[in-house]
Amino acid sequence: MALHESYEPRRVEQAVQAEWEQTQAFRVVEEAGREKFYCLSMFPYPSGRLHMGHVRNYTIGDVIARYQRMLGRNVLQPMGWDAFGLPAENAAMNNGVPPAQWTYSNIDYMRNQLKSLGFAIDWSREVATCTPEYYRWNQWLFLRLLEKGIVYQKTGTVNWDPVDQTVLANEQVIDGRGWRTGAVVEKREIPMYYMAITKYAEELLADLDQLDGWPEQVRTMQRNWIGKSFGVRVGFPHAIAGGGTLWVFTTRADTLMGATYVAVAAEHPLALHAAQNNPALAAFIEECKHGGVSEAELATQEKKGMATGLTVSHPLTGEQLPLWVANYVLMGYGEGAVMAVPAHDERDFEFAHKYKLPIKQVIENTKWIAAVRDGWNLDEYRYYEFNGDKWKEWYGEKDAGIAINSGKYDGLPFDDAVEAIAADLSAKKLGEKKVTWRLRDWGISRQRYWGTPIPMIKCPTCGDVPVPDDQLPVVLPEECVPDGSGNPLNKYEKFLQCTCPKCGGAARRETDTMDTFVDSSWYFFRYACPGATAMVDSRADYWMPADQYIGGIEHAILHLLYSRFWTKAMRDVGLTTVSEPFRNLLTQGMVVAPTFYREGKDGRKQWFNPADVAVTVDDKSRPLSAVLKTDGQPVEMGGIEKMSKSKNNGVDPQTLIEQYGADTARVFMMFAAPPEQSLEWNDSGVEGAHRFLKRLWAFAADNAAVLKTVALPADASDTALAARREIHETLQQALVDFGKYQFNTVISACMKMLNAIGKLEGKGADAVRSEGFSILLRLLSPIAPHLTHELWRGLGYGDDILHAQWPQLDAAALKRDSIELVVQVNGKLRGKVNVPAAADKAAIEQAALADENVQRFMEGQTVVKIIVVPGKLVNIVVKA
RNA sequence: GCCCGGGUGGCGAAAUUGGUAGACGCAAGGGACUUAAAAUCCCUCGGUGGCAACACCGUACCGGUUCGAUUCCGGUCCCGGGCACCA
Repeated sequence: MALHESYEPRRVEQAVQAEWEQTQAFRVVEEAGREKFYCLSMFPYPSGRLHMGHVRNYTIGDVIARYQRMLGRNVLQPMGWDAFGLPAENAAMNNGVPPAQWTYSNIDYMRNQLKSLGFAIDWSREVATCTPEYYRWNQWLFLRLLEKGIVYQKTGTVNWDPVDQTVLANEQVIDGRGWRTGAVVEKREIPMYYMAITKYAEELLADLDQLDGWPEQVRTMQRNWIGKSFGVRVGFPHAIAGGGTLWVFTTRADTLMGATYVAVAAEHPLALHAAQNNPALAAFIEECKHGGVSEAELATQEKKGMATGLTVSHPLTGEQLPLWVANYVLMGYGEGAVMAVPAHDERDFEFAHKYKLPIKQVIENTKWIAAVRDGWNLDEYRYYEFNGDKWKEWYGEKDAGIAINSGKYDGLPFDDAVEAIAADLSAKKLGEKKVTWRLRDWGISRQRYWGTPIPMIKCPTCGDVPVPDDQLPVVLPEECVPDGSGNPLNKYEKFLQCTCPKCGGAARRETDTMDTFVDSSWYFFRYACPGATAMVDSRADYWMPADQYIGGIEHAILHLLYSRFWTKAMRDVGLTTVSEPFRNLLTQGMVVAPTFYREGKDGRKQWFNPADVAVTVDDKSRPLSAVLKTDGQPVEMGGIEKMSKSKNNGVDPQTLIEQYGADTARVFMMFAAPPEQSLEWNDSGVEGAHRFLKRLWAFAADNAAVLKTVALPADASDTALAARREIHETLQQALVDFGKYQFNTVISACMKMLNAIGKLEGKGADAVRSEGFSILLRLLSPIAPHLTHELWRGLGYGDDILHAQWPQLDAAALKRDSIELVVQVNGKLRGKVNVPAAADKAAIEQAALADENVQRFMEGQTVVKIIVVPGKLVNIVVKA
């Protein structure tokens, strides 16, 4: 086959993709006994067009899939669509198109984009979560988990927009106000369905230890999120509303003797009771309802509180402690009440300081005790700390001190103090040791249209009744158009009307839909058994767990934790034997680009795309200023940020592919940064990647006649042998890097190889050139599959490069007669020496000491010792 | 606020995990080819000093361990991700 003179990416890529399509090159079936590799990328939300983050994610996945395939494994790489969600409803509000229609047309467009990138995907397994064939199994498992008591109902807090009369997502609350109405958002309690993920907390925590293919940082984040903590449940008896006990949970029972007040959430029954005859308190409780429910917002808001005028009894001393209502205590967490120890908790300290509540120190830092022994005047210093608005971090460290001012507990360290206090509380029936979790049950109800209908029926006589299995799926009507005033299903009689499965009477359907995290918690099971007549079938046993999962670090907690939970729940229903869905995890970094803006008079920023901005630089090419190309007027530089619509700093992958081709796009993305780091967009970097591929093609075209030479002549020149050694040394590194999925240095190795064989001369040069180029093509083929496919066949190396053998290292090529060693004096580089590869320690030392520059730095000093690192360096330690 | 990361030339990065800091590429400067431009090719390229050999400084900042630290330890500053209804 004749090779075209110049590199024409469009022609090559279309031809190669057509061949893959025709031969169904990436279709896979289960083959018992053959080693499988399930390469899974997080599926995209069909937002309209691919963004660079998608291109990066799926290129990484594709390179891994093709690499594993060349190593001989049976590789599954599927793709699908996370198709339910909020953006489709927002689009509907803007353009009046039903979410279903918008979503399906986005999917069609994005599927074509993915195909143009040449990914080795088995499209016969495609899944879209908004199809009844998929979401019916969300409903089916929901019902199984309801039977098992894993799904249950309770109230939860949501953001309520009082103007639009609708529930808002956290994203839709900006500075405590609704994003469309600007109205101050209120917290509202509504009934919701929950999944009891906390029943799996212990297992979710323990199994993290086995996930050694996951990044340590992700495991740490999940551990902290689950947050197992050991503490004490403490009761404070009181005479309010006929008397009772107010319960709190604390991990610092050792500080109980320092509790100076007790605080409850605004919604707590005692708070509501106290407010009955206290209009000021009632107003404060009302005020606490303002603002969003997100933890970030709650944790950063100003700490406010109000005394109820009531008291509770300290469980050990009987002392009356004031009862406060505080906005930082949350009804949904723990008991909705906390004991406050201002001396040893920073937040309590701040609060006590603000409201002039007593502060009583009951822990002394042992370091300070040593200071006292050494004659420091501690009282003076402590006085200063407490009265100077300051709080020292160590006050909160449980291992730092011993109890003081605590009566019989004085002198006890943390563990002993907790034991003793817990025992005394227990004897009084006012407390016991308890394990608690930070992890909360998963609320899955959404008051939204575009999601999986929750399969429940509300019957006026029977209450909430599950939909029987034979009536599944509960199909979501696809013609509704949300208008921002709540869930359109609430007004859609065709959907609402039904009969009660229990009594046969007229009833209404539940209109809440499921959190979209449900959809994404098990799609990888469905890929493994497309068209299964049950939720999953035995084919999934072959493929699961996924050998490699690739996706953004932003999913490190929620999606990955829910998927792990859902997999365990499926296992306990008997659907799988797998306990963990993802064996190895690669968290890819973001794609970032510079931002530019102008600030309007109203403080609103208008963002300009980097393509429309010209940046001037100084003589070191550091950016100085920027102007808009269309009007020549300056714009502000807003720093480097994640590519996004809101900052208008995205680069459209489509333009890139059309201009340079998929191979260039893939090479640039893999070369610019290692997968886990963030990748900064750079147009001239794309040019560089394209230049490399053009050079590669030109080399092939120029040398087509000699690139079939195979045998290395026995009398090959030294330069040819040196080049061959360089190629194999580079290959050695590249093979290691491929195994580590560090593709940027693999590409760098390919560039080095091309450099090495490009300027090769002398006897045997053609043979080395031919061997080197065949290695290079195969190494690069997972990254730039189209061009390497065309060249491999065009040069006659073989038929389909997909079936070529992965390059092997030739140890003989690496042999060296002499090696260069670095010589240091006191750790500083002073010279280099060449020694025979077989030289012993004495010979190396001798050679090193003989170096002229080394001797200069040893003059007048005596040698203390000589450190020889074989093959690396010699360090001579001298002293005056 | 809480949890988890990151910080190396003008820029993206590399460094076999404690052993030559800056591979590979981009940008920039100089040169060749060309009537010219584009494309391509060659050379220089961390800072300071020096004709040079070379020396000193340099991996955010301060300190420590070590013969030797970008790498390990302690602290500080800055940037990013997540915080349960964005996905």
